[in-house]
Amino acid sequence: MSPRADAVRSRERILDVARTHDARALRLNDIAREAGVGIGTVYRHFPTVRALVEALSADALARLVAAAATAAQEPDAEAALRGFVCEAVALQLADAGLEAVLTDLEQVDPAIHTECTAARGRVFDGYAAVLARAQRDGVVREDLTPPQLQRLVCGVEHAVRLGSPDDRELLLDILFAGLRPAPAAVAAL
Amino acid sequence: MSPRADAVRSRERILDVARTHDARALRLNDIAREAGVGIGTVYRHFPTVRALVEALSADALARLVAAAATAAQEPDAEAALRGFVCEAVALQLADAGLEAVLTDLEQVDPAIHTECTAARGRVFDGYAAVLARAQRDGVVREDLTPPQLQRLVCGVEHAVRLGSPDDRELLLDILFAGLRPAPAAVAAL
Amino acid sequence: MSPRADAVRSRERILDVARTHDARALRLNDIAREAGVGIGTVYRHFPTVRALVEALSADALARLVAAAATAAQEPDAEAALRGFVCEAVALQLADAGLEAVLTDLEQVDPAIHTECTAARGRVFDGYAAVLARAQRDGVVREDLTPPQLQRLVCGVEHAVRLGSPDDRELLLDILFAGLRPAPAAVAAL
Amino acid sequence: MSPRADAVRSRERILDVARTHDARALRLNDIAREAGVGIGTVYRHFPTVRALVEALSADALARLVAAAATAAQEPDAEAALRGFVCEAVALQLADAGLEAVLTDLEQVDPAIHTECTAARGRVFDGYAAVLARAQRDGVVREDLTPPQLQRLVCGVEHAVRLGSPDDRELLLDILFAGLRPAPAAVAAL
DNA sequence: CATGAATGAGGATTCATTCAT
DNA sequence: GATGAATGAATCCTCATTCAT
Repeated sequence: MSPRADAVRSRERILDVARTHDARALRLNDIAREAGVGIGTVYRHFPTVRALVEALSADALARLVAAAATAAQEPDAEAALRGFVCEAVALQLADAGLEAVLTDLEQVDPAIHTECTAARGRVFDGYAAVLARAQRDGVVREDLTPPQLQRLVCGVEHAVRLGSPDDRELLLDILFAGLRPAPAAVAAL
Repeated sequence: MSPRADAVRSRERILDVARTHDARALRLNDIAREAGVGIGTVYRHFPTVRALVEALSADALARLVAAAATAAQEPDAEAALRGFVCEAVALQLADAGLEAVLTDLEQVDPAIHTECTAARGRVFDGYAAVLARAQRDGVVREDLTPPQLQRLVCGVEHAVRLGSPDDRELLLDILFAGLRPAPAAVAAL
Repeated sequence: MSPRADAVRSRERILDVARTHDARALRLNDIAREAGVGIGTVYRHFPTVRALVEALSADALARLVAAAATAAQEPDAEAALRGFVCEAVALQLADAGLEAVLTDLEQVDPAIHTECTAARGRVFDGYAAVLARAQRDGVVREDLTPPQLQRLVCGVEHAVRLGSPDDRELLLDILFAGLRPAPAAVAAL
Repeated sequence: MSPRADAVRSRERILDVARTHDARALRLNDIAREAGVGIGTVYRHFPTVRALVEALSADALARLVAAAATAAQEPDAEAALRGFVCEAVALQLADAGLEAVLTDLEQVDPAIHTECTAARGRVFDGYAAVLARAQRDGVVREDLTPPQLQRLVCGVEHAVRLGSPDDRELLLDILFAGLRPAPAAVAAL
């Protein structure tokens, strides 16, 4: 069981190098060369590019799952929603591959259940949970589904990415303001 | 001056074929083959992929410029903003290359002024105009710049693209709600 | 006969533009574009690249023919040789295509006699004449043929071209020194 | 470490095939096809055409370096010069790419030091050494620099290449005669 | 005659993937 | 397991040449 040492080191080196590249344009050969391992080794650890992308995002994905758990603990529904969504945007901005891991399911074999699949499910559930609570509390408009919220997070990520990271706070603020029930409802109070 | 007939037909055929491809992954050779023209013909008409993308989006871009003009005519500032932003999202969704034409300036030679450059400038100005009016009228938060608004439009486009076209209306509604001045200001009334 | 005016102007423009290019790497399309004429026009005037190269070198070639005539007039055989060879090197350095016109006969149809063919012949004769006189006078070694002398001129051109134009004089001096009859012959006097 | 067998064989096959082509007009695709290897294999071994040219000339270049060493051993300065220059011309004639390897430094990254760079330097030094000794002994004119001598060798190569290999001896003889100090100096003795 | 659109073979280069060692 | 050589399809792009107008 000790011969694993090389393998672990190779894997780490590959991931370290890959992190210095654009997660949306990974060239396996380049990564192998820069990591000082054979291309075959890269394929052994990551049979597909997708597998590598998922591995790269594993950490960020785990944090997102954790954020969902944290949000579930938060007593205030609105705070829970904000905390979770903010964290999601932050993580997706920090990890360019995370969005694909969460939303691009085309290259995922539905027959295979990986840790990633499970985590993705928990993130989905996290969105559903924080949204449902917020809607129950009347702080978020009723006509919004969890997948739509998740895509809005991707939209904010995209908008920030097109401009400057400094835009993040403002755009999130706009998103949260936009999520509130329609003014008509407010006026009705 | 009549020998242009062939050229025009070739150009149209190329554009027609290109329209059936993903504007963000154009393969010149495939397009040439499918269009039944030589690869050289494609290059004659469109020296770079960017040139082809711009040609493909020319119509949508022109409509966006027109929308800016229409918005300028609209007496109500909020209606002007909504009309322009809705049209922008609709056009960008209908034309997958339009976002790149508007935001990806890296592959644009700043020394060369094309019709596209001018149109892009007018769209920028359109955003600035509708936003300024809306802010002056107090219907949109002060702390938002025209480029940020434009990127928000791209964010909505992205979110809709990740899901279903049916999401468009809802997400736009959320965007507009989010653009309003902070509730604090409303409360202050 | 006046409709020739356009043709003459086109021809001149093409030649003018071509002169700004490397005579050993002419791109017809580029030249046509830069000259503001259609590529077809270039082909009408110069059916082959070789034809264009010959046209470009026509002037230099004529001067070389003239130099041969001048040399024939020169009473002193050694002066005649030096004058002619110096001029040949100078002209070939100034006109990068001249060497090919003189030495690369592969792309010349032997059945067609052009002005260029005739001029080339006169240059050959010029070499033969100056060399024979110099040899008769004993100022150049006997064992050297006219074609060899002509190729030596190309060799000097090549050596100068690899370095600096400033080398020309020195290298020619070395050539002339080398052409003299072997020292043994001198010692025999 | 044995899997190198295939690689070595491929490399050899590529070089063997390339040797049958004009070293100044190598088509990588043709070579790959003729060698029966994939085009990628050619690129793996020779990332650039220049790299292939250098590999093709490696042997000749090594011999030239050896000739420089031999010349350094030769007690007689004139014999040393003649031996080295004759060998240089012979090697450059036998290997059409050698001249480019020695003189065309444009496509060489000055930051990268290869074996070829080193060898080229030793050849330069060889020219400098044999020339200096010959000049010190008064058998070669003082006003000639090592680079000029090297270019004269290229000039002779060029002249021979334009005609027949049989010209080599005569042209070299003329070169050596031309290198001697001016007759005036001789007369002064 | 002039034009320039169209052609398409040709050559360079990249990169995901396989497979022998 | 690890390696990295080999593969070759794919793509880009150029340019000499033809031909319809």
